[in-house]
Amino acid sequence: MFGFNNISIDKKSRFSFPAKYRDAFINSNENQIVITKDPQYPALKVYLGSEWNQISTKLSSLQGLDPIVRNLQWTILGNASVCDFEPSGRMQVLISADLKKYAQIEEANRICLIGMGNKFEIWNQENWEQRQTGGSLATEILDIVLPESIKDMSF
Amino acid sequence: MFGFNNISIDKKSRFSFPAKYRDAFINSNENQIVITKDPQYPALKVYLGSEWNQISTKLSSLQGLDPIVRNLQWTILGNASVCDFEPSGRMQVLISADLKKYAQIEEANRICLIGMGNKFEIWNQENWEQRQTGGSLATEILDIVLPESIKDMSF
DNA sequence: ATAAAAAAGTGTTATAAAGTGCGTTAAAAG
DNA sequence: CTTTTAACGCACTTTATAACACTTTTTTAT
Repeated sequence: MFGFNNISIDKKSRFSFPAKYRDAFINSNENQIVITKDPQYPALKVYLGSEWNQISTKLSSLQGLDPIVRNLQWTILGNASVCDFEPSGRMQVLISADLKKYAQIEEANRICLIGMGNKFEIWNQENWEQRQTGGSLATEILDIVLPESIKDMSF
Repeated sequence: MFGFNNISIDKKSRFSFPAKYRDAFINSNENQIVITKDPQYPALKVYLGSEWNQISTKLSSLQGLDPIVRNLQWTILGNASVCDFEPSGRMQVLISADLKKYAQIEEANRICLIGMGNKFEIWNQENWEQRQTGGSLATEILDIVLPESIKDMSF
């Protein structure tokens, strides 16, 4: 599941996955989608249910006394929104007002949905373009020094 | 699969691979083609499905907290377009509007398809000629310092 | 506490745009 | 001259999106 998609988001804050991903969803037997905050950028991460189970299990088992770990737990686990998902249907997903705000897509009627293999990212179009052309974003967090416990994790 | 080809691209943004490559496609049992952005030049990379699986698996497993790695993941994975492909048929492939724009072939009705062995490149004709005669291109990215993790990868 | 009103969420349909398949013609190769 | 390949055009199919209607939940006022 790869590639860039500029898609619409309706008045009720729903978007549909492009039809080209349907077979992949059906084959991997997904019936849940999880949306949460990206810990570094003003963007959202979209996980398949199975992938989310692994990541969330691992992340929640880590020692929360490390402040960076604790922050990641808050950001990723504490903002996750689990949606029922029908691969054979319209593949529609609702984005909460909080998450829209975080990704700066409150007003937008289009978003960028970027397929990164086993997950997707959702970006505000201007932010995405600026990021791709080497610009930096006001809210991005670059100076994280990762504790050993999460160096082998990828979110 | 080598060599230079100047081929047409139709109104619906499709091109066909030259017939001389048919046997090679059939022999390597390919039924997918992946097109994505070249990370350095305003050009496109065209991978065979099997080759793409290796590259994408490896690239997505790298630690995305390194900004150069993250950018490569965005560029290569986040812009990949996977196309079903029938070597015994017309060997036609669609290029998305985004990729056409990146390679500066939005208006063109001909493109340059260059066979590089196990992959192809797609160029705007003027860019290709300028590059071959030693000229530089406005948008090319020359100053990347690669992190260790990707020094052994070739895209 | 209850009823009314507003907001949020879900589902359906219609239509324009995008993508696909295939036959025909033109050009090139043998 | 015959065969193969490339390019074009057209018809059909699928997809994306906006508009609308309905249901559920939340808020407000009495």
